[in-house]
This record gives sequence, C-alpha cells and structure tokens, in this order.
Amino acid sequence: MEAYQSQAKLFKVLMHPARLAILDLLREGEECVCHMEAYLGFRQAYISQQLMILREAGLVEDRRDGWNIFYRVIKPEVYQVIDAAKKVTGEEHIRLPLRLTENACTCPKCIPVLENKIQS
Amino acid sequence: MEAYQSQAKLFKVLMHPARLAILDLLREGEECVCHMEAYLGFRQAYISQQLMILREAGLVEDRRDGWNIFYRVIKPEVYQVIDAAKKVTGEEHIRLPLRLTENACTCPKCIPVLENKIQS
DNA sequence: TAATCTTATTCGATTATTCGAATATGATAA
DNA sequence: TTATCATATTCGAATAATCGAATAAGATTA
Repeated sequence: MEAYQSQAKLFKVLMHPARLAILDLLREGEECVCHMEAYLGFRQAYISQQLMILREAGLVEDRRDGWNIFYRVIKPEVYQVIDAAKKVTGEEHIRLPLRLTENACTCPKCIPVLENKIQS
Repeated sequence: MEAYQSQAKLFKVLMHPARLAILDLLREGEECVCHMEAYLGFRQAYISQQLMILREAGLVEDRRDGWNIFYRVIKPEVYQVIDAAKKVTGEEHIRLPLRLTENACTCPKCIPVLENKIQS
C-alpha cells in the first residue's frame, strides 16, 4: 500500500483550485508573485502559501531577480497529469489571457511599459 | 477559478492510497467487494466507504450477481491520470498478483475452485 | 418467514486542510 | 543605516477528511 503514498501525495497537492490555477499560469514559463496576484486576484499571502506547498512538493522552484521572485515549474510532467484530468472531467481548457493589464506590477517584465509611458 | 473546481474534485478523490489501490485492482475488469477485501487486506466496511466515494465521483459502477456485488470502472480515462502521476513521482508500477488465494471468497469467480476441491 | 449471506450506511472522535489576519524576512535604494 | 519594497511565515478558527465500531439493508436460500 505504501506504493500508493507518493502518488496520493501528488494528488493531494493538485486537489486545490488555486494551485491548479497557478500551475496553469506557469505553463508558458516563469512568472513573479506579483503577476499571480494581479492575474488570479488572490491576496499575496494566500498565493505565497500555495506556492510553498507547490515548492515543498518539488513541483516549482523560485529565483530572485532584484525585488521580485520568479517561480517556474521544474516537473513539466505534471501538466500531463492535469491535462489527463481535464479529459476525465470533460472540461474545456480556458486559458487566462496573459498580460491582462500591462502595468499590473513593477517586475522587470512590466517596468519597460511603465517607462515608455513616463517618457512619452 | 470555478473552472478548476471539477478538476480539483477529481484529484480529491484520487488523493487517497486505498482508492488508488482499488482502482488499480479494477484495471483488468470488474471485481467483487470480497475480492478487494481479500487482496487489499482492508475491512469490508472500509472498502465500502471508499467505493462509495468512487461511485459518487462517477468513476465506478456496481452490478449485483447473486450474493456478490461487482464493481467496474466506467471512466477508464482515469488510468491516464494515474499513470501520468506515476511518471511524476517516478514510481514503478507494482501490480498486485490477481487470484492471490483461489478461495479467497465465495463469488462465482472462486466458487468453481471450491467445488472442485469438494468433488475430488 | 426466518436465518444467513454480502455489502452499505451511520456515527463520532481524531486528524488534516483551508484561509484570513497579522507579522516577519530579507533584498534594495536612498 | 534606515525606509521601502516584494515575498514568506506564523497563528488560529472554521471546515473537511479519515477510519474504527456498530449496525442497517437487502438479496438469497432453507
């Protein structure tokens, strides 16, 4: 039965809507926490809590760049699990539009946009 | 965010070792409850509880045959989810040997064996 | 109908998860 | 070195999951 423990643990990590949303947001590459905050509409501390769980499960890793911390998925195989689950539930994949608002946060990905606005 | 609720619900069902073991046992077709009892070593009521959760999730269905009730998986796509999870956890698939003991229970699958013993 | 069989359900104590509020941490810029 | 920024952590109350024990349900045979 112990053979099923590690699988069960993975499913336990994936059983939460917010964590699934975060993983979906990271499909195309790393994002900083402030982006997740802006795009998903959760409080910062709440996102950080979910990221901690994903981190402890070994699914994501973080990297600091100046003031911001960027998260990326280090086990891309997890998307096969998620996509297979979508087939079971018969759910359409609704992709959130990235860059909802261009100045959602002040990370290096958004800063250039702000600077353009200031200069013009 | 509601888009992730049904996926999360599926993972919630799969996050339990006993339920994963039951699903694995049903890979090759239907089995009666007494078989699961004998092969998995759980109490009957416990197995029945887990089967109820699998049933309510729409993953399995039951069928009565005389005294026994046979369960079968009605969403075989769920095995793609489980197998994808195994790749993430890096776990070997340890298949339980079916028919551990031939007279584990008295369901129609085992009865012939018992009758042979009596006749000989 | 009564006895017997398999399976299902209910109850409840224990343990785990969720998530808001408050606060800590630690890098950075002045 | 102090203020400020993004992010992390801790705490705790509400809610949900787990699983043993007891018992119910419902088909079947005598």
